[in-house]
Amino acid sequence: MVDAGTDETVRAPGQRDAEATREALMSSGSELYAERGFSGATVDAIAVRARVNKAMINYHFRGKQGLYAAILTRDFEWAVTRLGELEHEPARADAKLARFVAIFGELHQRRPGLSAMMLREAMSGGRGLDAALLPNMRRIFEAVRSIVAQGVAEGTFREVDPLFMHQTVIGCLAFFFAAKPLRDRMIAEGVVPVAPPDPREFVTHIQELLARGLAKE
Amino acid sequence: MVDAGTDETVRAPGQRDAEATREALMSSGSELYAERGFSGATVDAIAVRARVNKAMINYHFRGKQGLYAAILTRDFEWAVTRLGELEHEPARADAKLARFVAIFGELHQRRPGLSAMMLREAMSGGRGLDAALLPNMRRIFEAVRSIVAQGVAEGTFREVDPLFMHQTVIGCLAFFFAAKPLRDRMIAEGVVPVAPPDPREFVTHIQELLARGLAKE
DNA sequence: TCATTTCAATTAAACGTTTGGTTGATTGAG
DNA sequence: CTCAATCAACCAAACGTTTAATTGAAATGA
Repeated sequence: MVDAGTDETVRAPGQRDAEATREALMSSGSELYAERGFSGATVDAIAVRARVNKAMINYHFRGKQGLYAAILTRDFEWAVTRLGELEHEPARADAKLARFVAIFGELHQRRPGLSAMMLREAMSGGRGLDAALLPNMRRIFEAVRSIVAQGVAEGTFREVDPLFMHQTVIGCLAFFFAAKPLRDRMIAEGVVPVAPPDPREFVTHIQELLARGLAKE
Repeated sequence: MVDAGTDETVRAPGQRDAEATREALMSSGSELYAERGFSGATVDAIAVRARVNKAMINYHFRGKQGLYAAILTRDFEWAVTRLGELEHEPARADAKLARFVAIFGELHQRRPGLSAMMLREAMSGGRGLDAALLPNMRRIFEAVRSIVAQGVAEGTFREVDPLFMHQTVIGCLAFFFAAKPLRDRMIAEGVVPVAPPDPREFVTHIQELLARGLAKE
């Protein structure tokens, strides 16, 4: 299926495909919600970018808020599933931590808008978050906490605050992907004299930094 | 809680103090811009929280956008000034990096709304940023780049990508402070079984993590 | 096969609400 | 008195949502 979240296909006018319409709306919606925030993204702009009539947002998602929630729950589902797999694998703590970082890196690459939407939710106290999503956030914290505990027990990690580690890892990664618009602009305008970075290399960078930063001696 | 950076003084009705009005608006504005974003924060809400008539926003700041810009430039000024002091101090790279982290930690504690406003700007590509602010962003990057270069030259740092370090440090810190609303909520609701963290301890945590993560061998 | 029925999908227009900004009167300090 | 500061009321524009009408394709039936 191709289509990493975006359906670029232009439909011939008059043609109908409900699934394609929903997909186009979720894709353009996640782009605009990420870039401009919930209230900054107008339903008109979302519909125009999706090449769809704006009434379709209400028809398919029961309104602007419904589209927002649909995007968020879909993408969270994916992340928590992958995280569940990790939890039951037998591996050393340092390997698990690297995998954890890789999973979130992959998530943000697969769903380009998610990092910014997550950040905006974090800043607003989760005002637009479905209450059913909160337990998932606990799972993510629990994953970090258990990895850190395992590493300390194994004698490979120094003792660190699990909450701080959680905030550090999630924060670093989310920021890097969410800040892409400003970073790209500053690079393009020559404000910062570097080349556009490869996201996969950043993931590696974080993995190394954490491995060394947590190692006992 | 005493109000973090805000003028909580309630003026007797009918009393006039232009400076206090401006201050109250910038304070309540930065809170609401941080929490809800530029378009999510209504001028009515800002005025109500500042206990001021909403026409005062236009009178003192030429509108909603003017208030936003005034807050951002004021707080950036402070940060860049402190950063300039650091640059000319003679010290080892690891000490300078720790100072850099401390300065941003202090900045975010002094101006609680700034981290979230910065993050939102980063996500939107700096759409609401005064063009005069961009050079300042270069300065911040340059500070990190020169510290890293110095450390490598001194033989105390391993070789790392300066852009990645910049994004890591700024990202970690900004996220931690900006995500306070959701973190506090999850702690209060018992979703995450920990105590509310001390920001200063998080700054120390990042300092240690970076020192160990960058050390050569 | 082909006309007819049916209904999900789509559209343009309209609606009611919210928004940022303005105005003209009013207040109070110097 | 004078003028900066403040206020309630107002306005036009923008917004999300609703509505009524239309379309196209699949189902139905002879």
